[in-house]
Amino acid sequence: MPELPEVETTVRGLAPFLEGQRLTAVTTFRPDLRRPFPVDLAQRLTGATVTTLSRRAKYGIVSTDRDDHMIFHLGMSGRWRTEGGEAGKHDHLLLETGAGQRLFLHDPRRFGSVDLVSGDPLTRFPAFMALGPEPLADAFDAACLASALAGRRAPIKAMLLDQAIVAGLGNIYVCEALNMAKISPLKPAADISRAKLAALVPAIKQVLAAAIAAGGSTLRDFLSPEGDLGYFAKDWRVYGREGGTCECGGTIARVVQSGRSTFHCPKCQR
DNA sequence: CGAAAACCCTGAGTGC
DNA sequence: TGCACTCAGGGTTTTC
Repeated sequence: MPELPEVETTVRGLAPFLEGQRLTAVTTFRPDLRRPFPVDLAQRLTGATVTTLSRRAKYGIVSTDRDDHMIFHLGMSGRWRTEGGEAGKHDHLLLETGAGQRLFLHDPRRFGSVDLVSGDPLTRFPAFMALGPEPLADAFDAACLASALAGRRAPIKAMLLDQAIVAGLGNIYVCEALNMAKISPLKPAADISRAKLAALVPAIKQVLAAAIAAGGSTLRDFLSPEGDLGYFAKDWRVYGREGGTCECGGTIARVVQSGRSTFHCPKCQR
């Protein structure tokens, strides 16, 4: 389940393989993922040199010296892998570099996507225009969050999953941050006190930063023994721990909100 | 308009 | 062993 930290880890992991490298071949093994690959993807990328790897929300960006930017989303099950020279089941895209590196985009559920934009992707990629602030940026603070949540009656859990409110959180880190900040996921967003919001913002930043740090340390050189880039295991505070014990001593509960599991502690999250 | 539900997809897990 | 079924969920679209 790649959320912001997994994508950040993936981008950092891909960087040494791609930055400064010429793309000698770009191959697709099917016409689409969630949506069609750009028809001219291979033609525009082949022969280009990768300049930088970056991230916006849950999207990774591979920029080239032709001012073309390949934007990938890992969806639910996407990852990049380096092991094995040949394409296997669920490998959908292959990047080959001048150094002889082969990088496969592997995505069994195909919820991911690959797009290509010319010019600054932050202003040229439609999906980026609707995104809220990066949660780790200084601009994301209590005032910013309070303003975005003003008047919103939906549960705070749903609001934090809305990428227009804050960009990059998924189900896991929303559950974790709300537990850390002792806020009920069921509470209408606009009803949360300013003091609680002031606690929520650093909780979000801390949960994400810790996960990125764990990714970096768990995946030595960001490459797992299986050759996967960007995945790591972690012990969660509440996620996936229904019936377990919260830090406060309470019992962790699971409820379903908008068809999605929410894990929380009814005792300390109010 | 906001909010909830449907949809896409396949592997893992469960019960019989 | 195998089959039917449920669940996981990010983002987009549809419905209420």
